[in-house]
Amino acid sequence: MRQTDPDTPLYSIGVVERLTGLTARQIRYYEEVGLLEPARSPGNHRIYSPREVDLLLSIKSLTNQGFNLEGVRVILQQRPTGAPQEGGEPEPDSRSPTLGHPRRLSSLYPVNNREDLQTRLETSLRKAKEENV
DNA sequence: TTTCTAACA
DNA sequence: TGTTAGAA
Repeated sequence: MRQTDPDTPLYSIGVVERLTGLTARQIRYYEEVGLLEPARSPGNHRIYSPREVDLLLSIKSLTNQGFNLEGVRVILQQRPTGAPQEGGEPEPDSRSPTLGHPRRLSSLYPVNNREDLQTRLETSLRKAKEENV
């Protein structure tokens, strides 16, 4: 009965502010630069789905690690959120969050240690995910 | 009260 | 990014 669909729009921007620790200004700005596109209520208010909250947490994690929004965009394009990929994939390990394949983003990475970066990102994402449950 | 858009510091 | 103005 409980709605578990991660794509169902459920939260107002105010709720998302508390859930993510981001300001409404930041949340709207990330939308402006094309990082996400939340649903809208009849009154034009933004409504965020659990998946978008998760995405926002990923963005927060990445920016906190020194990525600018352009870098965040590139990374998220490689692997958005754990969205169900069309094609009929059974679902191996929905555990693995975002960043799965580091690539040659030399100038985008503020550090040389990609593995460490990836590890830190996955750790924070896993935590956020567990808390979100 | 909360959120929206637009715009300025 | 913060913050404000005026409108839903």
